[in-house]
Amino acid sequence: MEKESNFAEWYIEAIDRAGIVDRRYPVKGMNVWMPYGLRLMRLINGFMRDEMARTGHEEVQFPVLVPEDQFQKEADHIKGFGANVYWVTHGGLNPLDVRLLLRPTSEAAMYSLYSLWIRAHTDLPLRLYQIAPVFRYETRQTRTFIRVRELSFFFESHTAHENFDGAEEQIREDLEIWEHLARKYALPALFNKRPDWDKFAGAHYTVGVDAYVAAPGRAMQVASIHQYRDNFARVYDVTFEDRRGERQYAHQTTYGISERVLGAEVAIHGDDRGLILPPEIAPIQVVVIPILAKGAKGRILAEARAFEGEIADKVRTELDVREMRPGAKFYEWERKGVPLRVELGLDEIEGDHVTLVRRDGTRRRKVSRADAPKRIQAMLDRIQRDLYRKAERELREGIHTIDAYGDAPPKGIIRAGWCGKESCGLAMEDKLNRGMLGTPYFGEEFRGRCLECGDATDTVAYAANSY
RNA sequence: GGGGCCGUAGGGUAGCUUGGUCAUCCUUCCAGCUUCGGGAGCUGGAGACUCCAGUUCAAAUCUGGGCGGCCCCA
Repeated sequence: MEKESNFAEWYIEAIDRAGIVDRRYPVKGMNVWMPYGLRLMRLINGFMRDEMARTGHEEVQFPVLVPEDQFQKEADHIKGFGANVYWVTHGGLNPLDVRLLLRPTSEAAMYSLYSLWIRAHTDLPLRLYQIAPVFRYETRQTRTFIRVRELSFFFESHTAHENFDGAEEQIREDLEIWEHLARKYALPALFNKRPDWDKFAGAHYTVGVDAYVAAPGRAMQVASIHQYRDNFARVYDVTFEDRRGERQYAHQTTYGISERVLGAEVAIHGDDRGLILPPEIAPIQVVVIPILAKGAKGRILAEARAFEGEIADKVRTELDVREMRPGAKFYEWERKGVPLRVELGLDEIEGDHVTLVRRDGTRRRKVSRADAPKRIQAMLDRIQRDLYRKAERELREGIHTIDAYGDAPPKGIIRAGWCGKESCGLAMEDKLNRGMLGTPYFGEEFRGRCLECGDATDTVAYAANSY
């Protein structure tokens, strides 16, 4: 299993061997979440819920089915999603008068209710989110977690504000939320304002949150944020009475994240032995493996149980008492990405210590039995930080600033001047053989020339192949 | 949208060109014994030719179609 030489195959194999999803479900692009994978996603989603709670959003749950007439209201939106929706055309044997579709995203489902819920400026801002499945009939090749037909865990936050600035403020908060999540997920990323030709269907503008997968040298969008202005409010009639008693359209934003995050975890942190999970999202943070020896089985087991019991209230643990040789267990837990392993056998008992092994390293270290619980927590914190830093370094080193096409390396993210003209941007995409990620949302100091036309510009653009 | 390729056990595969004995090997799974500091061993057992039709004495193998999957180009 070699990540560097054959990334695509490695990725699939790493997922299969970790037991996250079963890909054999007989519908293309739809996977079955197995217990370990579900625990992982619940931890990942838990941090989104924490962030939503911290920032005062509330959770809701809308139906999966959307009536066709609701969906048809926003022209650009249909253009973007029309070819990718699953239709429900019959109720039993009878054709439906109004066809229903499985939501590919929930604007159409939610905004008809938003127009009822929002009456006056006192109802704003309205900030709701849900984590629920959405369906997209993808015609391109599907890829587990990255491009699927059923997104099992689609986080989507939909906010409504009194005016454009209110929505802008929301977007800044969304990006700050990502910074928090990024620490938990160990997924540093760039915030790129997408070029107009690549924005979300119906949006005023889109910000992509782009992580970087070093092995294939490709970007991976792990979150998207959209400024709708009043585009959707006008078609779904989301209006309110302002302070002066005048009717106004609400300004809206959305924030979307999915199990792609898990795809990024696998792709970015994994190695030839399998997954490496950041401790924050690891269903099992510490696995305790007793090394049984003839004649001392009972004693070793009792000791391992006692030790696990001591740390179990502080970290998520698993005591592996199965009838397997230790080596086989090591490999298995490594495949599953468990960040820290404790080995406990006769050696440890006699020396009054335990042996700790980090998943993201190879060194074994002996730690005194008394200090071990505290040391374990410190090591988990350390692993979390180290994984973030490693990904951050890979991202930084993956960016190549160039001022001539000839300088573009075969892999990685390109950073270059862009005058902002669409014709130049498209030409750059073509000649770089990369998609435009866009321009940094918060801007960057830059003085240079447009890579295509040579005009002086103070704007940089990023381009990369992406997932 | 256009073109190409492929469906053999839970996973990975050989066999297919040139039809012919009990469909190969690895892994996995089950039972027992045994072993336990990096994928142990022994014995026994379980498990597959994508579906339909055709050609033929005989089809995993040839032909056609369905279904499913993969890749490349636009």
